[in-house]
Amino acid sequence: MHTPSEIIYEFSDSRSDPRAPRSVEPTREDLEWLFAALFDAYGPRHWWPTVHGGSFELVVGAILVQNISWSNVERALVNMRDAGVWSFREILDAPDEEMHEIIRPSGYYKAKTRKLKEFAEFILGEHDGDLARLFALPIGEMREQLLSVWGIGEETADDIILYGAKKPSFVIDMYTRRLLARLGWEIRGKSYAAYQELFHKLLPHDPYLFNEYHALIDYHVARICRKKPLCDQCVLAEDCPVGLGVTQP
DNA sequence: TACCAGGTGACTG
DNA sequence: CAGTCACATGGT
Repeated sequence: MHTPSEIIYEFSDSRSDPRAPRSVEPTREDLEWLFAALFDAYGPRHWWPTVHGGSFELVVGAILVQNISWSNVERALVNMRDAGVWSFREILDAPDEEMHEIIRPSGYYKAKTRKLKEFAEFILGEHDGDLARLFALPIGEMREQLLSVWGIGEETADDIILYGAKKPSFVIDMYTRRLLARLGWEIRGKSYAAYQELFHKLLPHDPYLFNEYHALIDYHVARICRKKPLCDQCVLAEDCPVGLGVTQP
């Protein structure tokens, strides 16, 4: 499943000059260089993280992790399993007050209770409660259906498509945006679609590549390219304008 | 202590 | 389209 980049992809090791004027859109070589550098440094990430495993947990976890740390989500997932709420039918049947207590550690527990129930209604009503039926749809149709569910935005939809259905829809999050900005790469437009189109335009649509690429970005940014970046520990520092002191974080 | 964390929807200019 | 705010817990 996870193979070193140099075996599957003949990625370039050249890229635009990190000292060049800013506001430069990344090239194919830039994106290939970034992936190779992160993969060589960290190796495969084996995402998505799981507590018990399975597609049900993947979807629930993707919703619960919205703007919260995964460690908080783990508690909520354990609570759900312990409480015997471990299917979309059981989510729908559980009283709101009970769901609130069960998922409280994941934060925003009232909003997320509604989100879980909205998704449960969707999958039970439209796909007979079977995630495999949703995952069998073409990417465009699957994404459209997911986005129609209240509480499922673009990142959560792509998490489900990429890590659940294992189809190539590149995941963009705040970490992706921060890293690209720090590297001095400017994207036309600030929308999610603008960022995603960049990766889709320049990289092969391989679910394993997209899986590892996003996972590597998040691993690296969470640990090194934080709000206060740890450039002295960063494997990209010599090729990054922030690491070189050319620009401010 | 105050800030931060793998977003989304509602609302505004 | 782009900016702002509410939503809420647990770790550092």
